[in-house]
Amino acid sequence: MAEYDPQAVEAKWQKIWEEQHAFEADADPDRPKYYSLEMLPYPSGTLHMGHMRNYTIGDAVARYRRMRGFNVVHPMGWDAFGLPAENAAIQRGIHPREWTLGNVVEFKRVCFRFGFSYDWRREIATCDPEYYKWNQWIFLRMLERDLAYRKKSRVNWCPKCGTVLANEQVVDGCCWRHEDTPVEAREIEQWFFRITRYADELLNGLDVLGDGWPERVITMQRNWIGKSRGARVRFEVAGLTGKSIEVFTTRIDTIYGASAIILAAGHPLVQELIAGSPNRAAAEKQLDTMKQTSVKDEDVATAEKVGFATGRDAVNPFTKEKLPIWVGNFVLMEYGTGAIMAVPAHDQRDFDFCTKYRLPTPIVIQPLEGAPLTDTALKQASSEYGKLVNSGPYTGLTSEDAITKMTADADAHGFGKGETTFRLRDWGVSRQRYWGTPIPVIYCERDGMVPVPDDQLPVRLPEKVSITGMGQSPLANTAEFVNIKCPKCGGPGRRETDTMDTFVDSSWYFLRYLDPHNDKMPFDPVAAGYWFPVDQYIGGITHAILHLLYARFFTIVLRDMGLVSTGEPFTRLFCQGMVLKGGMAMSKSKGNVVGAMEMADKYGADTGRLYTLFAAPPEKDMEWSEQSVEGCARFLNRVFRLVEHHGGEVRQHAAGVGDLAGASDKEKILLRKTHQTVRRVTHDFETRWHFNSAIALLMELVNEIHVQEPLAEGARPTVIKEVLELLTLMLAPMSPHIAEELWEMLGHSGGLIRASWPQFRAEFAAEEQVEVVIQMNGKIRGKITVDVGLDEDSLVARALAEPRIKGMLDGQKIVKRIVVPDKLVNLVVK
RNA sequence: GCCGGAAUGGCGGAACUGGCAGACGCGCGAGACUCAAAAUCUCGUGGUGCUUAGCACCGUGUGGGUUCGACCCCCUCUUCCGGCACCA
Repeated sequence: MAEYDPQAVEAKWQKIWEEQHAFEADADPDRPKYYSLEMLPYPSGTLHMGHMRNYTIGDAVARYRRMRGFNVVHPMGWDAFGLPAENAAIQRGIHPREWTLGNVVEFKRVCFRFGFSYDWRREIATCDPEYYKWNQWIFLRMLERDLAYRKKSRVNWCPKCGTVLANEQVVDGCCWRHEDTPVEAREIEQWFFRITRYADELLNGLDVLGDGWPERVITMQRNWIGKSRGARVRFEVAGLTGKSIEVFTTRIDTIYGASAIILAAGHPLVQELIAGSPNRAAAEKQLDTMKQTSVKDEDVATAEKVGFATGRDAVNPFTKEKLPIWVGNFVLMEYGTGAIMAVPAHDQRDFDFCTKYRLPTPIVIQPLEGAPLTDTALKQASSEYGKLVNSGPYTGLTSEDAITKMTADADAHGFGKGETTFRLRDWGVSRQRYWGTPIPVIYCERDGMVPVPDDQLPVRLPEKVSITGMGQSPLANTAEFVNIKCPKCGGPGRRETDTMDTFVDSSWYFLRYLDPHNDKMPFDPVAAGYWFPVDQYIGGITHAILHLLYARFFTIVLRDMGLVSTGEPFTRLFCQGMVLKGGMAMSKSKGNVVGAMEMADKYGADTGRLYTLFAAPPEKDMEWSEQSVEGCARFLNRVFRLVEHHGGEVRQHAAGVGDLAGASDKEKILLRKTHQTVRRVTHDFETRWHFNSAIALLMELVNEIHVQEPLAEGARPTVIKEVLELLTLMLAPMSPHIAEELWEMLGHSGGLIRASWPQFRAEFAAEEQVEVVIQMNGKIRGKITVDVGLDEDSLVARALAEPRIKGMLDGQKIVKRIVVPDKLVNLVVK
């Protein structure tokens, strides 16, 4: 008898799939299409099972959809630009390209070893000039549409390295290579994409995605875009005629409680306000200190609030009272107007700041219910809506009414108006680094900024550069790259030396897959039109905001250019959890990885895949357990032996029986369990991709078959064959190699890859009897077995007839009865 | 700090729409097979108590609430995880 040898079985079928071009898919308008996609991986060094989870889930999805009759496109490629390749270059002296492409070779080898069903003809790498050429092309179209522009913006700067640092390179506010050197904020001119133009559309689109996207991702995106309605209010600066400060507030109803105006350090008026101050020197020093911080939002938000008074006052347009103007580190230039009115009693951040600097905290809103607030007892801000007090003519109004009325009054008097703002900021795409797409513009002394003409694309990265991580960016140091004739006048020009954020690469790659070799356009709208949009997108929850928002933005822009017909790229989104070991995410740096190749060599790819899907529902984090892997290997062995044992006797028979007439009890039990399994597994796949419970159901089915052994006594070969075939088919999306082998053992020669998903038959799955629970006051007091579909009255009668229930009811009165047919009877007694 | 999640036996997890908590797997215990081992197979396995063929009570992070009935809904708190715009 043959043993199950995963290595041999897997190599055999991988070769056959390759020879048959089994996963290559071409547009076919006569067939329903399905675009199954996993998030573009960054090809880092060692591949571990944490990486494999995403692709295992995606492959099961793709294989299942193929079995359901869809024309499935399932591509794979590489997010090949980025910081780690430059770090490798610095540390090991390897060129980033060499390091990256080496990783790609290894990554692909693992993909083959795991039997992932990719159409490799569509493979792309973002560092390939044939790919990034189209990044540049899209950038130029953005420029034409005023969607790309330059402005000054803050970056992290390490004075010792003399270079810009990524947020990741800032550790505890200091440079990662100089742990004693605090990072400074520096302003430099950078390129931005005007994503805010589409803020409303990106927000509204979320409503449409509600069916196919996880609720939490929709919520996070909605909060990220952060639409808020409020008012812009102008405060005159006392003693500086014609100068005023505008603030944005969502709580104009609290304006009588304002005790200061606070500006961001970068606010354009700051210098003018401190100009005449006797404390000017001290103020300048404070401003410098505020610059000694990283530009990470997280660092800004957790930093202790500090500030200083400018010495000037602003006039509250409602009360005509003077309010001191301060500068505070917690006010962001990027949001609203870069200035706020501080209402300490009703905003926690204002409260923290004002109590620290002993500014008054007047109460102007009282809660609608509960104890009223008192000045002396105020321990924290109360930001709830309520009723206005001490607010002049508005006293007595509710917050809602006051917001409407005060906004209208501000408008009527000309010092304010209603306004909607977004938290969303424009997307900074400039990077002062080598390993990325060069931004295709040239600066000419005469003509200024000149776009590189389309026919000169791609602007290629120079090969010979020195990458040190110190000083200005490698491209800026490469004279042959920088010095270029102006395309307009032919005079001396300088190339832009910034490269693009790698998020640009991953914002449209899913379209390039659909027409990967086009050298005239990023993709042909007709070729892409058949497959687009992506039907199922799968990736980590870590990408819930940035990548998914940028990809949606790009798709809207491409739609407006007429290249695609929809603005939403991903109809359905699935976010898988992380793989943990020892409670931490698997990562090489933490030394807790389980290597993908090691896994395949020791247990086989099918076992690795099965375990990855079995250990937890795919959207949750899973803890890796080597012992549980053994359990999955045992299960596959068990199935193999089962089919091996019966294969010979059933292979020449056709599977299935027409109906249950004449079926033995054993046959009925087997067919019932099998078809119930088909129904439930199909349901798990269709609704939420719960492979873990689907696998548990297959295990139950195998257990049931074992209970019914020996099958030769009491079950016809056609029935046995049907049971084993359906089991094999259901296993195929998850452990495809062994499924192919079993399919062959059952007498098929065509290859399971072309087989259909099994059809569930209700008449086979139907139960004849069910167990119904009898409760008294919600506690279980007995169980009865009854025919399916028994009516309520009969159920109660049966329950009352139970001797045990009868005894317990003695002397008590039934006040209510609740009946759930086929499930339970609950008697409420007194 | 802000936004979003999660918490169920010794472990991973199951429980569809508010209706038998612990499916399935791991681990552990007992047994069969074997000279022996591995593999395989069978049985048992949340806790406590008792008058132990069974029965009762407790039990889904904390404390409260709604309900005939709550892992599930509402409020509170705790801990852990993800994101925070230059990691990808």
